[in-house]
Amino acid sequence: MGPLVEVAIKPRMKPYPLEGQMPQTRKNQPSIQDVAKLAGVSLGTVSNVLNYPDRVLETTVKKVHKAIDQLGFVRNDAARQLKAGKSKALGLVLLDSANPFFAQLARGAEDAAVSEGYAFMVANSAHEMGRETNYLKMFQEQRLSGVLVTPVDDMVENIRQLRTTGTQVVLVDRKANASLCCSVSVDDEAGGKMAVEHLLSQGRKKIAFVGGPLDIQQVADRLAGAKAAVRKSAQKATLKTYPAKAQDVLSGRDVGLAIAKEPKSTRPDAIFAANDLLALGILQAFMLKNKVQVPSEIAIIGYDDIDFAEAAVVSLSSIKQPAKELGETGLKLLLDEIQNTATHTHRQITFQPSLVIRDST
Amino acid sequence: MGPLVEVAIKPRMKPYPLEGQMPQTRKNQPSIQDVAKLAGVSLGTVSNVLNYPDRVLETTVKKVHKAIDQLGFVRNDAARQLKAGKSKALGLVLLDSANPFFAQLARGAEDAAVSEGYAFMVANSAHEMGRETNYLKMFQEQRLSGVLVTPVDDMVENIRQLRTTGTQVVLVDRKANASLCCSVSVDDEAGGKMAVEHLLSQGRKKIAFVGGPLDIQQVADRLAGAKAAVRKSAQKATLKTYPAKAQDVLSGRDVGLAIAKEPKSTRPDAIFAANDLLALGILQAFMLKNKVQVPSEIAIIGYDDIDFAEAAVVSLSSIKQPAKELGETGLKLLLDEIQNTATHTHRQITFQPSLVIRDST
DNA sequence: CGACAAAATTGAATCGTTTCAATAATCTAA
DNA sequence: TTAGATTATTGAAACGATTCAATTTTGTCG
Repeated sequence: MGPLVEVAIKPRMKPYPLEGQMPQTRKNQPSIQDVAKLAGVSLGTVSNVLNYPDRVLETTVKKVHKAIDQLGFVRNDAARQLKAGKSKALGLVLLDSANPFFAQLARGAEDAAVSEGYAFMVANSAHEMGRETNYLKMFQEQRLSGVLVTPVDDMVENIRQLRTTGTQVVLVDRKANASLCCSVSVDDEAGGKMAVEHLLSQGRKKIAFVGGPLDIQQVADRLAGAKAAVRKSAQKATLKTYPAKAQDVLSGRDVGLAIAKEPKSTRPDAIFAANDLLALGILQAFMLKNKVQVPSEIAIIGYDDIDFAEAAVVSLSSIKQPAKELGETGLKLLLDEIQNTATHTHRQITFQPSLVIRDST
Repeated sequence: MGPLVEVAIKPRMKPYPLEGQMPQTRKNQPSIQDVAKLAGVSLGTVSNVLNYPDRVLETTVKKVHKAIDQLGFVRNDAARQLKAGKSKALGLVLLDSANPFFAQLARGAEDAAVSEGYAFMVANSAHEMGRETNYLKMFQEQRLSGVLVTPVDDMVENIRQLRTTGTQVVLVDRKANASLCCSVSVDDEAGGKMAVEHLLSQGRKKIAFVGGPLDIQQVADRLAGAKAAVRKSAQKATLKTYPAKAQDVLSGRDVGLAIAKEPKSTRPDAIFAANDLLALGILQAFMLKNKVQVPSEIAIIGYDDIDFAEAAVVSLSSIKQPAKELGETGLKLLLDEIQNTATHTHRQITFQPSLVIRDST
């Protein structure tokens, strides 16, 4: 007898886990092939039934659909995309999904995308560059046809990068360089000016600007507009900036509490908040123990005119931005760039904001 | 000379458009093959660098990365998914993305998903079954590992369908049948009871329930709770239902205007609104010309305790739901089902709501 | 009925990854 | 120095759809 050879199955030390990770991966999911076999046609015909049914005989269509139902076949989008090289989907990266202004904007874009037959996905950068980059990369790996971005940073590099795979980009709520890409924005400087001019016209002198980090472009622009208004005014008005940690109700409340504590003689008599969330937070702080009367002691104006501004303790004056239109228009520009890439030229559309006066001023 | 054969290129009447639609489809995008060639290694090695770098020699890793940068290679997720059979992504279908309660819920789920290394996509059914179905189908075609759903309908059929491709489902903000799937919800009946008991304890007798279509489960449950509270009360209290067109501020305003018009003798002295948006709308209507005093003439309590409830004209009492936790917990259940499919058993987690008393009651 | 055109169907080739058995290169210890 | 173990690399096969040139079937008209 020959030598006894022991054959042992040597296990890999580190198995390739990508498939292993997903335990119950149904490897027996029906494919177009299975449908074809069951229906007694070729796989090309099944594909045609799915994509170009009018090229296939009525009776064949029926046979195929019957087989599809019987097997519970669901088209695998990955395979389809792989062949197509692109996915018929669009994306949106939002600065802050918890802010109703952005939620409205998203809704406008989504409706437009869906009505054009595109899938639409929303991601939230939460003002963090890292998250923005990650989501854009993810969208690019998925070869989305295009993305709308309310950018955290200047996007120059991101846009170049996205273009390499043919993923088009449109900036929303931020004006782009004409040569760079399309954009839809609102004139924030005009809005800021409008807000402060309104406060000045009410006879206020000591204006406070409450705004998140100044490296947020929108905040900087609104501040610039505010400064311009003060500078231009005949009266001897002053502008003081109160930085807020973030652009939300909580941060507004903090700033509001701080302002309420200041001696009446030195504290501002009017506040321009960089957005309505901050303004509502300030309002809450002022109301907390009825410390500060609005608008008699201090007037407040916000920005965005979200639905809740009207229902506030003291209904909130605000600078209205056309949120839904921003999203809708951005999406239209994006589609033009995708569908007519050859003839497309970049456009920068700027909406004008408008003043909404309520009880807080 | 032979016969002159005229060869004409006969154009297809209807070209296969899937690729044609996308004009500039960069067919010359670098693939893993190109990277391999440039780096002077095999394509398997490039794949390993991308997925299992510690199996590859340090120097090789560097060579490959250099080639990747040089070519601007971006991994094609469609191909990867096709091979893997599943995508490492999770989805969420929301009832109403414009409602801050759902926005919070989404944020909780998103954060949890991202921290576990999953991509996350949000879709908005806007209470429409058609949209819900479409998005679920899209998610299924993309072979997402799992989806969270705040369902429009009963989902029984949808869940069965999603399971066929191994896409797991967890219901959020709606209790599931124990045998059906996991769910995370809030006890809406308890919440409704809590709200009305509070109103009764303030001596109110003529309670109104304002709520969207009754086929919304949450609305129905809250109403049931309200009815129970009235029935149980010793006092002679009544409950009248005012249907609202939708669950938003605008619909609330409509109902509010209608109620304000009723003669004081017969109109309700307290309102329980099925959510805060409705309550805020009602409040707006009452304030419009100072027609109705809140709470002296009519008390109002809402549901959800969104951030804006506190900053309302009259700060709004509400039934607080743990929105973020709902999303977070739902996602954890989903992940357990995905990762431990074998040992997993469906669980129904129910949170208890809590009463937040403010000025409106 | 026959000849030709139009319509319907076929199936091999392709997209860009990951996997894994096979092979090559390197290290270890006597 | 070398057998044997370990580590690194290779590249064909597979995933499941779409495309399109080629083939078959059906329809039209003299």
